[in-house]
Order: sequence, then structure tokens, then C-alpha cells
Amino acid sequence: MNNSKKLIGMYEAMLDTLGPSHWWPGDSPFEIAIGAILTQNTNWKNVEKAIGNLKEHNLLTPQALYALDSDKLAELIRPAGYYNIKTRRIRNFLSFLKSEAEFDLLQLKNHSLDELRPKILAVNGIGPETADSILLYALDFPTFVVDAYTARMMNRHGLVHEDIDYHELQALFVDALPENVSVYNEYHALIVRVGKDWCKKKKGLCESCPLQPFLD
DNA sequence: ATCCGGTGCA
DNA sequence: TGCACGGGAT
Repeated sequence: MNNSKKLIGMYEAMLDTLGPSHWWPGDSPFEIAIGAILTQNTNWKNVEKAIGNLKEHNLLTPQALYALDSDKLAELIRPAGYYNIKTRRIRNFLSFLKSEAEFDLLQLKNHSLDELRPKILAVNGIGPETADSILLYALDFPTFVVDAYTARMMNRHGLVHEDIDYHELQALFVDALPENVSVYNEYHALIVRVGKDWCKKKKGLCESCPLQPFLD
């Protein structure tokens, strides 16, 4: 089976067994963008606490967060871990949002994907995965998100080396799939769900995995 | 003890 | 290529 058919087959298998994911959880594009920064190498449950704290204080708007002291912000996002560095990263993103789009995330959609992605990547603290997550899940741009789960899952299926470069891994999916926001959205979400519940770090639960039929 | 929707810096 | 960043859940 060629690569494209295999990747499409895996997608269909996951969707059939797990159902749609309804990603990204969040009430607004801005909440999704902040969540993308907060969830860097961090369990989503911890991110939810941090976002809950911000909501509770009515601070989940660009203007309110921008006006907030670093110390206050750090304390509120503390449950998400790495709170000092993430405070800096959020503030970097807010400065970018102010200068580039008058605090209006949707104004970023006036750019093409190809010119916007490098601009977001230039923000210190926003790497390729966070940038693509914001572009896809907050702004509906057709860019495919890959992550540690993706590399692990693909590696265990013998398709890539474990430490494959981000953009190489991404290209594998882009080349195999139709350029479609809904498919990109759902595919990454399904991989994360499979990664959490079956393709675990220590020992994969391959026998019961939705992707078991695709193992060799 | 181990892991988590990573990233930047030496 | 290593390493720091970090609280919370299992």
C-alpha cells in the first residue's frame, strides 16, 4: 500500500472507531491561541485550570491580558507549569498581536498563510507546532499540525525515524492528504487522542488500538 | 517515578 | 546535541 493510501486509511480507521473530535476546545480564536502556548509540553488538564483562572478574572481578552502585570499573569497560569517562561511567551504573542493586528486575531486572516506563518514563527516562544496550531485551529488556515504523538505513532508503524524533523514529518501528511482544513483539523486531533489512550510513551496498547490493523 | 497538544539557548 | 523550564495527575 502506498503512503497516501495508508495515511488516509489510518485516518478513516480512527474516525470510524473514535468519532469526530470537535477540536480545538475553546470559546474563541484568542482562547485557542493562548491554549496553544499554555499546552506546550503540558497536559491539557493543567491548561484547563490555567484558562479557567483567566476566565474567572475576565482576563481572556488580548487587551486585558496585555494590561496585566507579569507577576499576576504568572500566578494565574501557574497550574499549566513553566509559568514564568509561558508568561513571557504570552506577552510576546500579545505584543505581536497588538502591533500586527490591533489586538484582533481575525485581522491576521488578511494575510496569506505563506506570509503569516513566518511572522508568527518569529515570535519568541512560538515554534512550528504552536504556530501551526494557532493557524489551523484559531484561524482556519490549511496547515497540518504534527507533534510528539505523531512522531511516536508513525515511528511505531515503521514509517519514520523517531526524531524526524518537524517539517519533514509534516510534509508526509501534506503530500498524502487533500489540502482541506477539516481533514487537517480532525486528523491531528485523532492522533492526539490515540497517542493519549493507546500509543503511550512507555508501552503502546497496540492490541486494542484503532490503528492495530495498520501494524505491518 | 514518569509523563505531558514544545521551545530557545549554550 | 544537551538542557532548563514546572505543576498536576497516575
